[in-house]
Amino acid sequence: MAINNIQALFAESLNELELTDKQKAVLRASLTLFSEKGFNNTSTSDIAQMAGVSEGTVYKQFKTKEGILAAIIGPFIQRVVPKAAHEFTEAVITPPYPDFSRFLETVIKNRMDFAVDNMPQLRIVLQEAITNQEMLTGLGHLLDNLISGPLGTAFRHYQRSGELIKWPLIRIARYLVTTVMGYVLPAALANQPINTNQASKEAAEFLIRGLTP
Amino acid sequence: MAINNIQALFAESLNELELTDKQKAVLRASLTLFSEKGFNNTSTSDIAQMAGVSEGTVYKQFKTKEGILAAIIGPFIQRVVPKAAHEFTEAVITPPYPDFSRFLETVIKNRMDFAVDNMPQLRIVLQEAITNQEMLTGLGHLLDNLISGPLGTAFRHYQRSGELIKWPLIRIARYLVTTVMGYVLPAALANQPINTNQASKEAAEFLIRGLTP
Amino acid sequence: MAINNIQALFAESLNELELTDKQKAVLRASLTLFSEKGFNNTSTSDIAQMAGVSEGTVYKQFKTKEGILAAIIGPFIQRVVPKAAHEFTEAVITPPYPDFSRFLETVIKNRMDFAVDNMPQLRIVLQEAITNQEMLTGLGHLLDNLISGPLGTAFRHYQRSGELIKWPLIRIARYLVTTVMGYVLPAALANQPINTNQASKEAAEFLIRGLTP
Amino acid sequence: MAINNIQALFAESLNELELTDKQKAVLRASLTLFSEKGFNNTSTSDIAQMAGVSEGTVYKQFKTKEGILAAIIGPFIQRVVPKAAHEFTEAVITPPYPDFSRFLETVIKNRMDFAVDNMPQLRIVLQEAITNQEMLTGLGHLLDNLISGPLGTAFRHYQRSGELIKWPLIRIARYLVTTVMGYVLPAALANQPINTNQASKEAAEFLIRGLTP
DNA sequence: AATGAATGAGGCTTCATTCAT
DNA sequence: TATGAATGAAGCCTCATTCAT
Repeated sequence: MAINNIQALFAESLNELELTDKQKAVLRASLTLFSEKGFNNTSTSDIAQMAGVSEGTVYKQFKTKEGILAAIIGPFIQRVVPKAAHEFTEAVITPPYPDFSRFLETVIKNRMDFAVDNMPQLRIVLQEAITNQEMLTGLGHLLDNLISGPLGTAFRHYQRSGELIKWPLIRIARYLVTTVMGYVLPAALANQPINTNQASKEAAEFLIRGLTP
Repeated sequence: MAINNIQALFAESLNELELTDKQKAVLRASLTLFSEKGFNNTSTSDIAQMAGVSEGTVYKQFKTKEGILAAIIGPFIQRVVPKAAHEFTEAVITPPYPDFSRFLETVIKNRMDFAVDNMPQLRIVLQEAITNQEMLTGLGHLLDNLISGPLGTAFRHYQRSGELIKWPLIRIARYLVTTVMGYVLPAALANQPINTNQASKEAAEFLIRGLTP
Repeated sequence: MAINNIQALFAESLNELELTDKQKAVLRASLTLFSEKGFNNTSTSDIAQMAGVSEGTVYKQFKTKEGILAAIIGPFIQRVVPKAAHEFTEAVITPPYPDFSRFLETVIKNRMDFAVDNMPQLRIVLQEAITNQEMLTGLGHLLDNLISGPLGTAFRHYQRSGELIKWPLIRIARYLVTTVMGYVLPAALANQPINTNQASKEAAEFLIRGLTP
Repeated sequence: MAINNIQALFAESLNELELTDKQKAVLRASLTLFSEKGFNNTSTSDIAQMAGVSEGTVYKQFKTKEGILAAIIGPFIQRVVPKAAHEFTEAVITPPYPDFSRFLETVIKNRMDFAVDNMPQLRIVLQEAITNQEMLTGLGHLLDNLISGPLGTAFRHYQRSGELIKWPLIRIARYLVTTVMGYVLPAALANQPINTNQASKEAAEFLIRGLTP
């Protein structure tokens, strides 16, 4: 089964960093607090307190407060997303999907579940993307990666079979991402749950209409 | 001619507050700085410096730093958006649009221009919406207002004429907003210009496909 | 009368910096504490307390702790010493000194008085010179300035008149400085007074013997 | 052969303390770091890192950071200098020196070599002497020891033979120390080498002139 | 109304030191 | 003996806010 939870992947990277339990607690607390109050509104003393740790411990592994942010977001941007893309490819592309409609629905469901499973990280990335140019650039590359990777292959496949309109892939991807975000972001911001089953069906229905020749 | 620029509306509210030139300069500087660096990363000393004003002056009219934020965002949320909605109604609904397609394209162009004209405010609202629940709630009401207002009337009109699919209005509005945001947000975040003429045509084309029965 | 007290010159530079009374108090307290306990062993809270000022005030004018050090030492290195050299030139060179012996004695007395009047600064410079390469370089230039300036002129004059041995000026200056330091440094380190009248006579007597052809 | 290197003597005292190799490494690293960056600017973590040792090990033998300083400087002040004085006596006084001039030159060369061989310790002592009263007192006693010891005997010998001026020994010693320091200190501070052969000749030449009746 | 010096709480970070393993 | 994670006090510095002029 595909790993579809950034916390799971995250845990791996933490083990690679050889973090102690307390240092993991620091990351956990930071994830929660950054997500809820924002990076700037979270003090290192807040983190230490929630992690049940001294403030010195916060700095033993992560040399600066930004270092903690990087340890949370880095895997998300650099490793998890590509890896997730890989998993998503296997799970989604490999089986012989009967048609574009089922393909789309599956992809959307997959990404919505991913988003729902990693809302804290999503919220942090959203916050930082607004003022952090570096992160913004990273996000920009994600779309490119999607298109130049297996998703692009699938899109071209369905274009040839006449099931997908012959617009530039970047435009198609934009509507796909955009529509998914239209369901995910409000939930992420309001910290509310989504029924990804229904949401993905709705989104797919709309996209099929808009993207079928 | 319809006012389609928040700065213009903004100027009115400033006059109503009887702000001196220096105090207006404070708001202008705050708008720029909050938008570029974020509220938390902007110090009142930064503001005073960019406004060419003493630090004391910053606090003469706006009792706290958050007061400045409110003076910038308040009009955006409480007055400008509804008013803009009103303007938009007049400009868009009143004339007899030949069909849903032209209507949609006009609406989208109108809102995109609005967004482009007010990117700084948009960026600020985006930032704050993530951690500020109050603002989030305000944003949530906007969609309701759109639907219960003249836009809802128009939607129902085109549904009756068979040009618009008979989904719940909230769902239709979601796709409309979402698709427009798909063009506006990346530009807002990266501080890049958009060709709203082309973008609105593209977006309308897609939405028409997706929303026509 | 020549200004022979760095605090006096210092006061000038402070006025030029338009320091408030409290900020001057910060410098005064820093001078005392740096001199007594060393730069590293003095905390900004120590300074604030001794100056009767909040810690924020310490940073209003001097952006960093090192900035305070620079404000104390800068004038010493950059302005006071050259200026003192000038004063010393006027006071010492201009009058027709009967012989090298009286000249030397006067120069030595002058510099010893200067050192005694500015022991705190001297102590600070000594401390910093050990680990601060920049300061060391500055000190190195002082000797050059002495020789290339009026003191060198005087030395050459007495060499021509046959009263001063024809060693390279740098070597002569070395012994002069060294011998004066031999009286001044122990006093500076131990914070003890010197009788500059007797000390300068003794030092001159020894130097005359060593430097007369 | 006389031991003229504090590191050699130092090694002895370390052996007496029954230090392990790692603990010796701690002392070696501390010597280097204290000398280069100063005691206050060296952290125990710096020491551990340079010594290739854990932070805990730093504290196994030397209970505090000051304990390390004491272990470095103590021998210098309490044991090494007197012992060096003894060595110096044997090496210098015992042979029948033809005259005061050769005697002086030899003494000076000897002490300059000693200083050059132990510059790190010298730098540390200089630093600490400024703020550490105890160390200052210790240094003060050194001059007394020189005079009351074999150097005083030699001085009195040459005074009786009419080769050395009949000033108080303390005054003569002052000029001797001072002149040597005039060569050694600049080199120590700038971390530059000296040609002790030439320097001692120059210094002796000057002192002979100044101290011969 | 405007100034800007002053405040002091609080933020990030370092570091000497301890202790369980 | 050696380790290194953990501590927490203290250091430097920032900043929103106040107030006398």
